[in-house]
Amino acid sequence: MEGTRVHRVTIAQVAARAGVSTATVSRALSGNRPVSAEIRRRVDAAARELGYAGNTIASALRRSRTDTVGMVVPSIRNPFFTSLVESVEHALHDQGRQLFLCDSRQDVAVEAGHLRSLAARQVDGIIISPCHGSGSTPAVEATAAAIPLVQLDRHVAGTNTDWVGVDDGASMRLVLEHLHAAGARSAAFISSTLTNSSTELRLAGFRRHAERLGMGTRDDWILLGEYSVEWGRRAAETLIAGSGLPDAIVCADDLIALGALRACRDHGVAVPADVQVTGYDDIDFAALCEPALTTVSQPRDRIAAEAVRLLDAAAGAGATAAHIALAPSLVVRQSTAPAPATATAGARLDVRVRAGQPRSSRSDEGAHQESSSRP
Amino acid sequence: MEGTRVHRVTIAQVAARAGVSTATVSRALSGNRPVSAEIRRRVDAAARELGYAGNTIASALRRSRTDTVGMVVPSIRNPFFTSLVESVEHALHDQGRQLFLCDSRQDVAVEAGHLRSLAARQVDGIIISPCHGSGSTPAVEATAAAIPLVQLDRHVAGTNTDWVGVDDGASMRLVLEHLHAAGARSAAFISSTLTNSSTELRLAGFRRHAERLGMGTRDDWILLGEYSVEWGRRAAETLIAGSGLPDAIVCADDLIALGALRACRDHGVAVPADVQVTGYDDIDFAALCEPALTTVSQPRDRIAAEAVRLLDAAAGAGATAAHIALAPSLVVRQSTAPAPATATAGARLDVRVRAGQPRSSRSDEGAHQESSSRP
DNA sequence: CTGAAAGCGCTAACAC
DNA sequence: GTGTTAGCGCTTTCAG
Repeated sequence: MEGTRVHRVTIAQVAARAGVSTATVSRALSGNRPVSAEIRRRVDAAARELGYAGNTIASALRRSRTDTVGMVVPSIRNPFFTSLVESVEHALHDQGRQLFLCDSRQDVAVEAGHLRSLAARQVDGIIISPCHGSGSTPAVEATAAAIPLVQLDRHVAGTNTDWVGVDDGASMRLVLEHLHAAGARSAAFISSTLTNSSTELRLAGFRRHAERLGMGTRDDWILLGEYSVEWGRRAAETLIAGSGLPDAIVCADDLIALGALRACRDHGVAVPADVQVTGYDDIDFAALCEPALTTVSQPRDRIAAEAVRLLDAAAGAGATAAHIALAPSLVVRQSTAPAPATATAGARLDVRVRAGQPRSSRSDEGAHQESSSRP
Repeated sequence: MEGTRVHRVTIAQVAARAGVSTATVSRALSGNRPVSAEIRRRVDAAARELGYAGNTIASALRRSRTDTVGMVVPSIRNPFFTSLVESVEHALHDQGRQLFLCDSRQDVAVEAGHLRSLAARQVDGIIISPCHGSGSTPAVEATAAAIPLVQLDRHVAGTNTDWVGVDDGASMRLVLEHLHAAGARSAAFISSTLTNSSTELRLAGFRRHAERLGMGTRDDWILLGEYSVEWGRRAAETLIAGSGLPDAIVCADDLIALGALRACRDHGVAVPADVQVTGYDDIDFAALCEPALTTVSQPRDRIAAEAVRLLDAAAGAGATAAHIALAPSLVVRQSTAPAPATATAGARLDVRVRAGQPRSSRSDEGAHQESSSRP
């Protein structure tokens, strides 16, 4: 309609029209301080008539607060991070804040650039899933010194920032106990190279619980590549081509597991009859593939909510950081044999197993252990 | 390390340290105006020593330019929009701009709120895939009057803003000609209810080309619900339960197609032997499902690039808007029978068919028709 | 090439 | 409750 782009209307024009001062307009519109009903009416009317839209930039400069949060993820397109982004966006929206989304593309330099930009933009906080366990450290550390920052899912070595994620050790316990109950006595593990914390913790958990349950593993059954379908396929093919197949293939994320399922199908290996397969993350397609994937589900909305909460809590932070490890749960589908006890649970229905209370003093044996040093 | 959050360092402190004026510091750091080498050195050193980080907010207020763009999508989690977001983020990153990501959650009111916020934040432009063909009109229209705005993929009725997407008519031509060549003589269509432009155009294209090719359709073979796996499954079950199955099921997006594939598998209907199935969007999982899905691929990076380009072009816009319909291509996989000509193309390799030049005067018969009224 | 100074639009003291 | 005023940190005329 309006062909020409009109100059933005300012608070001063509204003030003039309403016959009050700019301060009064600010107060009336923001609702921060009391204003007489009569004046509020006049200001509202004037604002509406002029099509006043406000200028958050000016407001932000004055208040030194932008009501924005930056989020940096290794790959927007990885369905797990997509879900996390969605959850964070929703949590922020509920608070009237907006989200700067940054994709670091698994590149430490890109990531560092994003962190710098976000800091310069005066975001109120940053939520990051760092792309590398050590390479990301300098940038994360420098940024955290200036701005509230919480790490999500993964965290870098040598920093002391807030973190929220899932208890990877407990996840591995759920997975391996389930496989063991389903009859598996040996297992392989396909993951990414150990460039970040959760990848390391998942492998450590796999090793410990496999040993504890007496499930056999072999060095050449630990395959480390990257979080992708293609790697999962290649790694599983390596297993299939090797000497002897394990009873189960435990994958460090669902993409890898999907690749493994494909390799099995392509090579006539029956899942779960010949080999059981598990994933991690419970992405949407885990329920859709054939066979549907048994996988670890992370409480994404809670992770996001905690992260957002920590951002604000961090304002008055001391030296200690909060580490919040939430309880994972296991979603049992058709890629694993059902345990005897749950065998009657119905054909296509997902069976959900939740991590219980801590069973030992090892920090990652029990789930939902929140070692928060701050309220 | 640094336990306390230090007050941000300003240009004035850098100026003091370097022994120059703030104006000079600004010029040296931004590189906008020439500065003597000696002074540049001193300023750079001072900035580095103090850890100067800049304040984009202050800069933005002064320059009335934020180097940010807002993007609003109906659902972040829909893999097609996720891809679009990724492409846009990358395109913006190349320009040194950052992205506000907003999820309208298919809700016109939420969407309108996002548009208002973005406008108040003084974003340089907005890229939106409106959630409703008519319900979104007022907000889109009002926003476009104040800020460069381009619609992506879908567009609302009654506005005159820039738009970039794919030629839906051409897509349907590719799909139906392929199915026809593969022997299909009748087809059903599963889509979302007609609440937006591209949904309407896909149905119109389906109808026209089916008729042109002499492929049979029936009223109860046109099933309209929503873009989801679940709807695709239910709709396909309705078809299977009905009297007589069509030779092909054409789906308006890949999620629907995945649901349809599942329904077929669950009911013992062989794909593509009993019925051929096609999708739309070429999401990642289209290549992974069983059978892999023949689908329409949209040039997402180009769509994003054009959108970003239009945002800037729009600055000097007149009354007319650009409508850019890019050429889709068809990715042929295992959910359709190969056409005789391409039957030798190899087992698992995807075959790609690109929309050619316009073949008739109908605007959507030929693809890659760019009716841009602006350079 | 450099400095002084105005001011982007808004909010928070501070008066009244 | 309301007005006056200073100033957030930066960029940009305008002089020199």
